[in-house]
Amino acid sequence: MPRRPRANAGRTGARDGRPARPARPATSRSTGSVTLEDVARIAGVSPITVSRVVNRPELVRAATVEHVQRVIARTGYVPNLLAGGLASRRSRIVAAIVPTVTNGIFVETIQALTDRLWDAGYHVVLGLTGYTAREEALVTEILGRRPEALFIVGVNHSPVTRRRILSAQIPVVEAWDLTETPLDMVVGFSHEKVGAAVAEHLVAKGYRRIASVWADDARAARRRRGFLEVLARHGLEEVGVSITPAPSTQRVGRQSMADLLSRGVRPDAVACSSDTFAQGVLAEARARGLAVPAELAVMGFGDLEFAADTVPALSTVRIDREGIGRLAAEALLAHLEGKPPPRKVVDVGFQVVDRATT
Amino acid sequence: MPRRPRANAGRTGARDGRPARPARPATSRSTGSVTLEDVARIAGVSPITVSRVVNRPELVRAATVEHVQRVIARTGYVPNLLAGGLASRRSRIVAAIVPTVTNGIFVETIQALTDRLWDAGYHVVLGLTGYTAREEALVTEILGRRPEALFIVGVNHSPVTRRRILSAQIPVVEAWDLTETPLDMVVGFSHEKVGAAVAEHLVAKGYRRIASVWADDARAARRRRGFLEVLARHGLEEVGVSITPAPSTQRVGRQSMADLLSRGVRPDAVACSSDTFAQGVLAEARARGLAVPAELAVMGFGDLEFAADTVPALSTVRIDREGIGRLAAEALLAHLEGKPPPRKVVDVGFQVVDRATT
DNA sequence: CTGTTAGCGCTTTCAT
DNA sequence: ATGAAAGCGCTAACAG
Repeated sequence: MPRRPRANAGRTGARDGRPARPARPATSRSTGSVTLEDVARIAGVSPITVSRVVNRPELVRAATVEHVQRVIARTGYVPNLLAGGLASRRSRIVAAIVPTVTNGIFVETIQALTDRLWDAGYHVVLGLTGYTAREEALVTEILGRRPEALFIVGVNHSPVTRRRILSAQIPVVEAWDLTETPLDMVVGFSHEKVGAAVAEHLVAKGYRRIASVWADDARAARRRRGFLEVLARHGLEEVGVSITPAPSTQRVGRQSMADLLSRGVRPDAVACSSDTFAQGVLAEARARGLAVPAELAVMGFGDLEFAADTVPALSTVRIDREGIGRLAAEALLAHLEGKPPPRKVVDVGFQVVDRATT
Repeated sequence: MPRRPRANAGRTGARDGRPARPARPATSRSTGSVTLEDVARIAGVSPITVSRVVNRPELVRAATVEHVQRVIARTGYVPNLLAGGLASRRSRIVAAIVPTVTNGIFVETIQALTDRLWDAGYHVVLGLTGYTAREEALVTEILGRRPEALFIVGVNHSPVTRRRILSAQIPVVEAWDLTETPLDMVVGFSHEKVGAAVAEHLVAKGYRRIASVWADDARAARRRRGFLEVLARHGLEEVGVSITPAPSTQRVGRQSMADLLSRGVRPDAVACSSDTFAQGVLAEARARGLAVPAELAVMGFGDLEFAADTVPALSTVRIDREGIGRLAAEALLAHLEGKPPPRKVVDVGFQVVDRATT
């Protein structure tokens, strides 16, 4: 390909000596980073053509596309998505608001969501609330990025948060729970039912002296409610309970169990608000020489990977964590692409996994 | 406070009947979302004053601040960070590029990074490469958001990626590894040394028939190199090895162990590239009735929480995962605030945790 | 298929 | 302490 000695050499339909481009302020001040306009000038086309080559190449003649792309490659041009988003009102951002990533329970969900949305051309901006009251500030900040959609764990939001989210007018998925009053779409499961199922399971197995160990978070509390209701229905009540501030760690779980025992509680089964806690309980049981499940049955929640083969005595509740992320992504994308999503509310359910007998 | 009947009633230093504001195109078209200009008009001040109230209230008279804030609250104004970022060239975004969140090894790092940066007013945009060749595209896309800093796991980047990152001219932390040729700053540890330490440890314990189980990723390969070197120095070689594609799962780890055994390999110790693999190996050992560590020692890597109390026979290598995130955040922030960070390269080291004898 | 014009919503710079 | 003007880098909408 011949060198093009001057910018506008025989392309772009320039009919005569008309100057190639409005010639921007001579010296390139500012960031130093290559702009679309730089590329346009060097390629001898208009800025909008470069824009099209980047975003909608099918609208541009193949030869032009190729030529411009060459210039892009040579200059190392990286489109400024801030500017693009502002102009087009399409940020290509999806916000995801999640309590934490460290307890492992949400990571497959995040990964699935991120992967699926990335494939569709969206970036996920993660907001971590840390189980605290940070949600409100976080939501506001993150909505400032003008995300095109929002994924949020939980269904209990402050009035201010609800209002802010609603006024953003974007598709929303509330996940990991169910509600009668969704902001928009919901992908989750019933925590009351989980709690109830755990209690039913233990009672059906013949346990009667049931204790429990919980983290103090809203969804765990709802599981506990379901749990207690079922116990009551069977004429039982907890023989002991420990509730500690989130987040759950194995250490705290173990300590909780130790506390129960030192208080004289002698359960034949312990239900825990997480697998992490359950592991702590198992550790304490082992330390005390309690056979599991012969002398003490332990149930967790979440079915994290470690809960499987290596801890064969730990029963738990399996959630399709990856599925929640995938379904949420699909619901959001459907909305974004104008197709109304098939269902507003998806109950992904759960599954009690009994490893005490298998 | 008295109602203000008209926009510019006696504030903003208007000296005469000068019209309050250039009156934007009458009807508010577009997004529907409240803009800074809307707030300004309602509050009877100029847009820049609203901007200052939001970003630098100390430059504005207290009464004005209060008044404008009231209007902001009433209208539910959420500043458009895309526009702000474009105008100010300060996106307040930090990009974090990480292989995955699902294997648990990086989550504390991400959490610490995110927490620390959030407190300093930055959002973290997470890019998940998935251990694939997606890094290049990811880096380009994410640099399009004009992050003010970059956190990236690993030190081996393609030339294109290196060039792109460098031309972004922002502070960079490469993490989770060390290198002689950093892009900018480094917070990590030596994988060769980890591998060497694992081998030394096993040899010192008297093991001689050492097998290993690895995921096929670049850093694991470097650990293996260190591992093999030390074995060789002691006149040993692996009695069996399994290398499988990332990501690591317990199932694959277990299968790898089963394969080794069925190939007739009879190790007295197995080194694994991750705790997850190690757990799979433990599960298979248990299934075969092999006492751990009496008949078979197992070493993992990472010291994930599950590796602790509940799996007392699993030795491992502890990394200060949270510390890496925190140190990286601090290094980036120091750079962003103009203070040169104390050190360009931080070796956080590691710690061999022996649970076979404790 | 390509270009022109006019902003997107905010902040900078320089006045006042 | 507050404001006016001029963009940031890009794309929508319309021409041609």
